[in-house]
This record gives sequence, C-alpha cells and structure tokens, in this order.
Amino acid sequence: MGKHDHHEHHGESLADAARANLEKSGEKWTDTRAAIFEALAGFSRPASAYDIAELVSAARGKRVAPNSVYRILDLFVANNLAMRIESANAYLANSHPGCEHDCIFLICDSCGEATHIDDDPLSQQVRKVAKSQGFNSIRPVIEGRGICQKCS
Amino acid sequence: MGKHDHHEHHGESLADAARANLEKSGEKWTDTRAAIFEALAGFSRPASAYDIAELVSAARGKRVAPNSVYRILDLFVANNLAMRIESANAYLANSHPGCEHDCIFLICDSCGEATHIDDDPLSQQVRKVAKSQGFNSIRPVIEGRGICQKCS
DNA sequence: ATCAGAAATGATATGTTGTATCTTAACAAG
DNA sequence: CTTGTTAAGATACAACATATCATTTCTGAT
Repeated sequence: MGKHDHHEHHGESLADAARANLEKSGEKWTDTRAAIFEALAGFSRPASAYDIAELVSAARGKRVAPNSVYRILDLFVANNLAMRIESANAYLANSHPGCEHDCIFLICDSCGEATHIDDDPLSQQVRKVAKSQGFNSIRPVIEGRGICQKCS
Repeated sequence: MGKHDHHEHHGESLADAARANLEKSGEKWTDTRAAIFEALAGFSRPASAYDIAELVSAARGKRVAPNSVYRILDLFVANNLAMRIESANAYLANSHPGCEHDCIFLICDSCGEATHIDDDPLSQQVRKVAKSQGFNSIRPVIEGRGICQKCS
C-alpha cells in the first residue's frame, strides 16, 4: 500500500463513490448526471463532451445537448469527479474521487490513452513558482505528451 | 546574469533573431511569415490564430486565411520561434529563439497575461516520470492558471 | 394536494478553434 | 523558358464551447 489509500473504484462502486462525493457537496445525483458519469467512466481514453453527448443520447434514446454535457462536466470537474485534459480538450473520470490532489496526465499522441499519475511534489513546485511570481488561486496544469510503451 | 544567456530580443532585433533561426533550419523567411511573426510578437498576451489572422489581414489590406496562419504557427512552434499555450488555445512569440529549453507558462485567468518561466528541473522531472512509464518523444506541458499579482 | 419559487435540463443558435482539400502563385534548378 | 517544388490562398467543414431563453422537475410551504 502506498503513502495514502486511494480507494481505486470501478464500475458500480466508482459511480457510488462519485455520487457520495457529489452529494456531500450539496449537489444532486440526477439521472442525467448519472448517465453522463457512467458514459465518461466507460471511456478508457479522455472523452470529449461531444463523445459523451453522442453516447448518452444513444443509450437513452433521447438527445442530450452538448451544453448540458458541458454544464455537468464542469460540475464534475469542480467537485473532483472528473478532470479536464487541457492538451486534448477532453475529460477523464477520476477513479478515486474524494482524494484531493493534483495530478499529472501522460497522453499518448498515437493511441490517445492517458495515464493518470499523482505527483504532489511536482505540482507543489508549480504552485511555488507561480506564487513566487505573485499568482494566487493557482491551478497547475501538468501534462506529458508522447508515445506510450505499447505504441513505441 | 543568470546561468545562461538568453539574449532577450525585442522588436526588430527579435524578428531578426527569429529569421536567423528559421533560416538556419533551411526554412524561408517569407513576407507572410514575417508579417505573422510581427503580429504575434506584437501581442502582449497569448494570441489565437484568428487574432493573428485578423491583425495581419488588416495590416496588409489583404486577407490571410486561418489555415495559412495555423500552418505558419506550426512551423514557428516546430522551430522554437513560438510556443503554444495548451490551456488557452493560443500562441506566444519566443523572446529568445535559439535557446532550446522547456518552459512553464503562468496565465492569469483574469487579464490573460502570460508569464514565461524557464524551469528545466521541473520539465526534466516530467520527462523522467513519463519515461518511467515507458513513454518516448516526450513533450512536457506545464502551465499554471491563476490570478496574477496585478489582478489580485 | 396545490401552488410558488428554485434548480436542472432542453432547444436553439451562434461563436471559436482547427483541419482537409484543392487551386494558384512564387521560385529555384536544369 | 519550362518543370518541379514549396508556400500561400480559397473554400468548406469538423470539432469544441458558450449564450440565451424555454421547459421540466423538484422542493417546501400552505
């Protein structure tokens, strides 16, 4: 076991954990939110809002508009249920919601798979540099683009 | 003077340095490229391809299409004359072309100004983490979003 | 139960960012 | 000068994101 317990979740269990975290913040776990979370968690790669809209629309036989998806993804990101990959304009479900820390993403330019790494020292260093320049409310964006092992 | 000399350039001198670097790679310094570089360097904040297209079109009285701007920006990025800020979908001129190192950007969410920091240790660390996961051809993306001193 | 207000979602439109494809122009080598 | 190559233009469209207003759903007081 590592320095702290991440409670990696999968499937039902992950959705339950996500739900618990969202409700803890006074937000509701609606059907639409559940469907969007499920779709997001079902992707093995970062998914765009439109990818999710398409999947959820098909699954429910009822169209979900992109703006609704964006709204809900924003809510998820704000509550740490999902993360946005800036260099890919896409989102990933957080597999251990509730654990608040910064993270790094490694994204393969070939297959698109993303690896989620926790690395507090690195992000703390970014915070420190930003702070030394007078910045506040800092949100580090640390990503590594490259070619993953499988694609090499 | 710091650990190494950055030869910070401005105005004409910057364009000259950019030109020298591009030509050193066997690329041509055409009128269009010069105009786009000038426009880019004139922005104090990261500029989108469309910002640049608009400015250059106005300056020359002749429309430059966005795809041409993207082509040339890609060329600039590949040759280290400019950098792309992933979290802003925008570009910045490199004020010391020829100096090859990774860098970090701090971007103010309020005013949009970007500060360019050289921090090789940090980016080396990202490379190291990525390499340890089997990644190759790594391009670190390190950005800090926040509120700058002036806007606080 | 029912009504009023608030929160969530939907519908629609539009703005912004990025690429693909093909054509035309500029230019250097033979 | 013509031929092959590189750069740029024109056009269209794809992908990503937001703004605005309408409708539905939920909640809580009566």
